[in-house]
Amino acid sequence: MSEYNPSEIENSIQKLWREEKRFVSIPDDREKFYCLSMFPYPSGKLHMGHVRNYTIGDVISRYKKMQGFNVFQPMGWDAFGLPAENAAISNEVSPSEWTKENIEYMKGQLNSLGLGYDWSKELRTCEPSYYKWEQLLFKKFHEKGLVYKKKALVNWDPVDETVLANEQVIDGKGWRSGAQVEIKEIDQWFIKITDYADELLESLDGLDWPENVKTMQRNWIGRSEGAHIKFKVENSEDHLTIFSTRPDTIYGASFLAISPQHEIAVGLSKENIEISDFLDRCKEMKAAEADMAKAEKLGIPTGINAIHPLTGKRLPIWIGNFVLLDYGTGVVMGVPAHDQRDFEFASKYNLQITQVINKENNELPSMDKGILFNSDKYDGLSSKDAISSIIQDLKAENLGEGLVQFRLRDWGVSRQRYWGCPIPVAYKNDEPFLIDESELPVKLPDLPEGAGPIPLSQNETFINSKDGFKRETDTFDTFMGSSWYYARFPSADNDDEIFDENSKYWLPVDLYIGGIEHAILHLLYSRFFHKALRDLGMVEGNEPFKKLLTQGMVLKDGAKMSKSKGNTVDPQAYIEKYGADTVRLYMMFTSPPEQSLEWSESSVEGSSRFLKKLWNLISGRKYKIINEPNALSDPAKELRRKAHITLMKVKNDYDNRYSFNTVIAAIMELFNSIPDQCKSSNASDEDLFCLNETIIFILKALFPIAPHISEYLWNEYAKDVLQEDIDSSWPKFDEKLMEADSFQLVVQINGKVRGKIDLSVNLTQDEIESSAKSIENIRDNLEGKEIRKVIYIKEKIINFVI
RNA sequence: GGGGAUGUGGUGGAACUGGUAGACACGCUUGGCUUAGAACCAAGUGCCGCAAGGCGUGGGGGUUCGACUCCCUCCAUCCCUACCA
Repeated sequence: MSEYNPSEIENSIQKLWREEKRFVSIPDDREKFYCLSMFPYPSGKLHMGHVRNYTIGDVISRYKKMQGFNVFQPMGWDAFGLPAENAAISNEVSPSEWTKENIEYMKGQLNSLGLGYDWSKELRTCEPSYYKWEQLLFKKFHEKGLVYKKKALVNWDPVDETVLANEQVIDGKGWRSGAQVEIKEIDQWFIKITDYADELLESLDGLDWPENVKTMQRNWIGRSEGAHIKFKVENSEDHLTIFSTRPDTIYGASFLAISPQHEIAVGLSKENIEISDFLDRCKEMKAAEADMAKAEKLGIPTGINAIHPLTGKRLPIWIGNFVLLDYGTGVVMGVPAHDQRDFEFASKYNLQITQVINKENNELPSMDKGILFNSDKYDGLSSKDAISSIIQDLKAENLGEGLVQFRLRDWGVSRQRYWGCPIPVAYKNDEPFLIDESELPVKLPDLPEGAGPIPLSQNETFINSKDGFKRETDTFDTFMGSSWYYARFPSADNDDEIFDENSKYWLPVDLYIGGIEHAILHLLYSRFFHKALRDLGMVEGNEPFKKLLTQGMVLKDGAKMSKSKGNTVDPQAYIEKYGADTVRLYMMFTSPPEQSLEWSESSVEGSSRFLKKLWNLISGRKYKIINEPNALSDPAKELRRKAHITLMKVKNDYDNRYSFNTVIAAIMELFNSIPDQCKSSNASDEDLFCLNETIIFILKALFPIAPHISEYLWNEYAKDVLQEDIDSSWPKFDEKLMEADSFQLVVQINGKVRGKIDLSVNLTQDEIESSAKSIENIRDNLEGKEIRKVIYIKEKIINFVI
């Protein structure tokens, strides 16, 4: 017997997989299983979160293959993004060089972990062979009316004269220049995700996703029913339209508040210096989003009044820094008695507070619905009835209507960055034209040798296109690249078609695995893309990801591992020291996939220890063919029982729970329970038969998690005898073998454990009851007491209630 | 402010459908092996108590013969999001 040498076995097994092209998947008659893990951003090297994510995906893929599925598990790179530009500046390499080097290194790491990817379908979002299709999709979305241009706000660094991403704004200042960031309004491209708001919400119901993720998406989409209500502006023909979810509180309205960006506010600022100052202050605050939570609600009166549509009373119109222009109508009716924010605002500026709901309640503000008062002819109605009759009455006067409002907003996809996919548009006389399909891709120009990444807007040769056209210089949000890659993977090696027969065969993704932090944006964008692609006739089905598994974070000392906290652990050192199998086993053993995982050095040691023990038992042994014996010794029989019970439990945990930690615990327990007489060199054939079976079960059950050692030992031990590869099948358990002759009965008095007794399974309930009563401690406790009730749970518990 | 989660030994966690709380592992203690250490092997290890026994799943309350599990309430921690009318 040799010593367990992980790097040697792992190299030889990985070589075998490469030579066999083990993980190249092609359509066939088996049921398909498309297992996708969220592709990484090539930041340099893998972090522990990647290791965890990809191990989970690989475990499930390998298990599914053993269950007879045709499995497809691809991998690629979310390769555009800001870090490449930053690295380019500090390391003086081009973003493209930097990205490519990182990909090569990280790919090596993924392979050293033994992850079974079909590299023949690898894709990189930064390559023209990928993004030309992205540009085509944008064009098709445009033809469908899903794309438009409008002005939107960006963070502007006045010193560096550049647009900043949100994460580049620190405390309202540019991260590099330290200058106060300004808000600038520029033209940007938007995608009408809101066209699909209803469907994105409704089709969540049928998805096999974690409830918490579905809830988060529902809340993000934020459907709310309410009404538009028109308020006449005093001494004017104009109206202001507000949106409210509580028309029943309209008699409590004591002011209107408009957004600082509302046209009336902007108009007034031109003549009124105070208002103009106020708007400037609001702009400064917009930059420092993090502070906004604590920010005070501020307002300034416009001096204009509105007329209440039902009472005819005059209400002052204020400008409020808390009113958003792009939600609802940019105008709010202030009902201080029944809205927290309005209450604070009214208290601060001494505006009237009129209660109109639930007379007997005197704690304000109160958001509860209830019975109206102070509301004229609607007095006594419930909120629900009042809402419908008020809307009805307003509608009759053409002063309002009920409608549904979504919180979800359209998706701004323009980024003023170099390292991204160029937006395929050119302008003539400021008129945008989508680039013709035959001219795609619009390639991202290379940077001059040694130059930093300059935005396309400063690249004259790129801008000036033929026939006097000027190119769009913005690039796409990187979420664009990651929103449809799942559909491209099966066709990644096809340069002529975006989605070919392979995509049709493999889609939808059967299981998608990734971090919970993507629960909203990425998943929502992908779901939107799938629906839009469906409506373009390019994919089938309504949803891209049938099932979703969200993994928890990897923590160190109770906090998320991150570069900024300086508590990262480099997986590479552990792969080299202990081997991939140990790292994988540790990752899967330490906590279930959905929970956070606390990294602990010493526990890694424990995983390695188990693999060594496994090696020491099996290495050098050979499977011996023995006919199923008629009779077994008690220890061998017990081992066999345990082996079959374990196999059933393990299968259930793999299939229904993804709780690999309990899979491993059960395997360890089975391993620890192998009696010495079965392991000894002079074991009988009967004992060896049970040992054989147990080893087969353990290797098969462990293979998805620690594939190298399992396959290596399998090949030594059983492959030639059984004529079978380890990953080609899954053993069957026999429920008959799980039956036991006796069981342990727990005896309780009033629900407290007072004794235990081993009993034969063949006893009647009366016999069980009297056996229980015969236990000394039970007899003493029951002495002279009246038993009021006996509860018996079969082969588990008997409880005497006295 | 809104939303989502979590809380069990010294530690990571188990208990899947309301039925023996602490499986499995780490750590620790003791012993063996060793010149010594590492590794390995054996035994022990929730807390209090010499013991009998009592207590124990964030706190308090409730339902139940029986609660980590269900209900109410409070507290703490983490994540996401940012004034959504």
